Amino acid sequence: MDRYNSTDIEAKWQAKWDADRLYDAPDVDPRPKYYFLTMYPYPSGDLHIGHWYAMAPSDAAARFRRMQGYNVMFPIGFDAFGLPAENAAIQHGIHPYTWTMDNIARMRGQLRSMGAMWDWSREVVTCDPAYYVWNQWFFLKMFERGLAYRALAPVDWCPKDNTTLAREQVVGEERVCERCGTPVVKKNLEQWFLKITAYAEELLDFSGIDWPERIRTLQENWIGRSEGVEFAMDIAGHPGRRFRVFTTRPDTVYGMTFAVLAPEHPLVDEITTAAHWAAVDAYKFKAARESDIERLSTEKERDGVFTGAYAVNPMNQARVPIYVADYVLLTYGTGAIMGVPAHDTRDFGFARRYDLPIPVVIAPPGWNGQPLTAAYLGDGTMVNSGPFDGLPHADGWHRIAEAMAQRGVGERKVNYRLHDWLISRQRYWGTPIPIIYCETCGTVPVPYADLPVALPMDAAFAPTGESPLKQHAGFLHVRCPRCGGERAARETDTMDTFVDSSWYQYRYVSPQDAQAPFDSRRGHIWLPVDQYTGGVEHAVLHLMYTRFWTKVMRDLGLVEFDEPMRRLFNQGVILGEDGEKMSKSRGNVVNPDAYVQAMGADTVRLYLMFIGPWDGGGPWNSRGIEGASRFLNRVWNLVEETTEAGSRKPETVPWGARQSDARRPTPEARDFEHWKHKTIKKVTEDIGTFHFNTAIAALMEYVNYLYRVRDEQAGSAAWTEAMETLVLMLAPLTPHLAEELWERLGGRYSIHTHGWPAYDVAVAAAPAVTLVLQVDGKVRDRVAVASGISDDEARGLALGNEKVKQFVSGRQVTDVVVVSGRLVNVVTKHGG
RNA sequence: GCGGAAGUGGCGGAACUGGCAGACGCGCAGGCCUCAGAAGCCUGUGGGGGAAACCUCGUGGGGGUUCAAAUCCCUCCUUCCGCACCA
Repeated sequence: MDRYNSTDIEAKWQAKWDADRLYDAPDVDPRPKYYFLTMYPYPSGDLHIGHWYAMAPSDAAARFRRMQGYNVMFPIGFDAFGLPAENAAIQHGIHPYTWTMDNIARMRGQLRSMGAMWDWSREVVTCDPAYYVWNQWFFLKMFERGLAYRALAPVDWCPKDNTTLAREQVVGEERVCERCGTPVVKKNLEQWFLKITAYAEELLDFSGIDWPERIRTLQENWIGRSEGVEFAMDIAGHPGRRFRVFTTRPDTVYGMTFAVLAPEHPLVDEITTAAHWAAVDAYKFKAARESDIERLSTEKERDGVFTGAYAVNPMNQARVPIYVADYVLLTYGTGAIMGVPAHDTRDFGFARRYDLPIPVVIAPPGWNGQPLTAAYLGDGTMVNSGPFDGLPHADGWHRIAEAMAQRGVGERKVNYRLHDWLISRQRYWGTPIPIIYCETCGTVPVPYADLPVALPMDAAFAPTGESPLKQHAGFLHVRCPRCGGERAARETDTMDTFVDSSWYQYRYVSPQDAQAPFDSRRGHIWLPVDQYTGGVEHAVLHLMYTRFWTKVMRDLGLVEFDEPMRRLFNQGVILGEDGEKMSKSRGNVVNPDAYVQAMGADTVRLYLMFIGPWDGGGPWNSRGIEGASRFLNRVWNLVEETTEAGSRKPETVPWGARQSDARRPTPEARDFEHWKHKTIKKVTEDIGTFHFNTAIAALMEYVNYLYRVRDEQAGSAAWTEAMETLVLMLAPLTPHLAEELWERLGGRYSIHTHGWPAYDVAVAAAPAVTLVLQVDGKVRDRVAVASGISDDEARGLALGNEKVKQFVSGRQVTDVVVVSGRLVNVVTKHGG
């Protein structure tokens, strides 16, 4: 008998699968299609255990679908643009292209060692001009439709990475760069934006896709829809000048005792009176200098300065002072608010500080006119609100909104927190934005015929805070494609790499296509993605952008669906053995390659899936993986020793003789079949729902059972069938081991083209059940009964049971609850 | 502050729709095998009591609903995650 040698087996089968192109997904095939996608990796140069944790279970699920009869496409590629390549280049003098391509070469090898069923013929590498030309193509399409625009705006700038960032890339309370953790600063810059806000409402609709609640909530919160009213206020002494405010509480408008403009609001300079110039200027200067951390701190007391100007409440013509305060943000709503201290916490604090009146306009239940000690935000009746007095505030909300609309001062409005997607990056290693600035013609898109705008290989990409391409004369200077004039220059910013990943799933359909981002005929076959897997860290980044991109593609007529991925599953994070996040500085990084060498890829795969629920992640345990290894050895030995050429007799097995027959009841053939079917049922259901850990537990139980009955069963036809079934069920999880054992069992190559084993529900159901007998909810006995037992029989059995009688004695039976085929609970009353 | 998720043995975790808590694995203990070790195999393993049969307590704390609660409701505590002056 051979021992299990993972190294030899894995090398052997990986080479054969590759040579046979076993996993290439044919475009034309009678089977139903299944597009299984896992997030493509960034080519950092090293495939770490986190990649394994994301990819190995995905592969198992994809293989499982394939065995179930689907034509599965499971593609792979590389997210090849981005800062690490450029930073490595700056530090080590290697060109980003070389660095990236070397890393990709290394990672291909590591990825192959996993034994996944990737279709390498569809590989996509995003830094290839044949790929990013379509980024530029999409950009031009969006530009034509007004979905890509350039604007001067206060944007987030990372001083370490020397580039602007999208709002989604600024994270945490400290507002740091998502990449490097450096606190960002605000800058006013002309930048390119994609108009994702045009799809805000649609992005809130998740109907028709099966995505985790968590992701939906995160996106909903990020989009931040709020309904309210936007209305205009006149400025006293400035005829015809007005500013608009947004409020979600129009019902409180009669309680307004001041108004506030954001310090950057364009009207501030115009309305500030001479007496207040100095104070306002100083305040604006301070607000501009303060970092976002200070400005947004909740600890900080809200402050502001009076402008000397007054606004007029359109509902009652009351004059209220206009302040400038930095708790009002230019980037949300209109950059101006009405101040209603009685019914808004922030306004309350502000009014307290500046001794502004705090009139109550929504009376809390039982309120008798006493001053408030805090803003009242709950339900109430309207008071001090002119013709609206006495209304419940919810009714007043609508009545005032209508009144404003009738008078032409305001209208209902929906506001979103979501901002347009800033895609300009002042870095080298990315897709050039295909725009030319001409002194005569202005902003001119590069003609489609001139695409791609190729990234020059000889740029000096040291980080200066300016786009490296600006220093590249050959790239920068260009004739205007419209007027032919020479006084024109290219846009030198490159695109955010999240542009690349927004549509890469489409490119896999026809990665070599030179006519279109993807071939529409093949797109009809494969799209959309049926199952997507990846980390939750992309909830409001990639996973929102790609939904946006798909909706744009739909509006461009490229696809006919609204959502890129039907189902999404987020796996958890694998932690170091100390339960902490893996990091080099902590020294708790697990190297998968070492474990692959020592125990085999199949063992690593199995252990990662067994560790716990896939969406939970959890700490790596170097002892735990030995359990997985032990199990695979047990499987190997079981199959090898009991089936080899059909010649082995059970008695020649060393430990068979040692087992005590007395404690082991001879199993019936029926029981043997039952075990097989119930295991298939469990494993089928669990792999289908990504519950790999319990699927593997069921397989372990089955193997334990098979060891128990091997002496009686080995050698029979049923036994051989059980071995085959076991190996088939392992095929998605441990593909090499399964292929090898399949061959040794005499199965036809390849097991991975074999169908998934079927089960019979009736056989899977237990032939005998344990009936639990309770008295007053406490278990007093368990009896084995036939599974079809009637409730009456069960009741009789319980009442006649000795243990039950013993606990019932001296009490009066008041009720007997029967749960069919499971449990009888005899309920008694004390006394008597 | 707002929103979300979660608290089960020494550890990772199981438990269908409310119906035997702790499957499976790790670890640990005892045993077999061995000159010895490794590996492998067998048995045991939530706490307390008991020689044992068995009894009893037990799913973060407290309360409730129910014949029956890890599961449902209320409340409190803790942890993790996200957002955070969003008008």
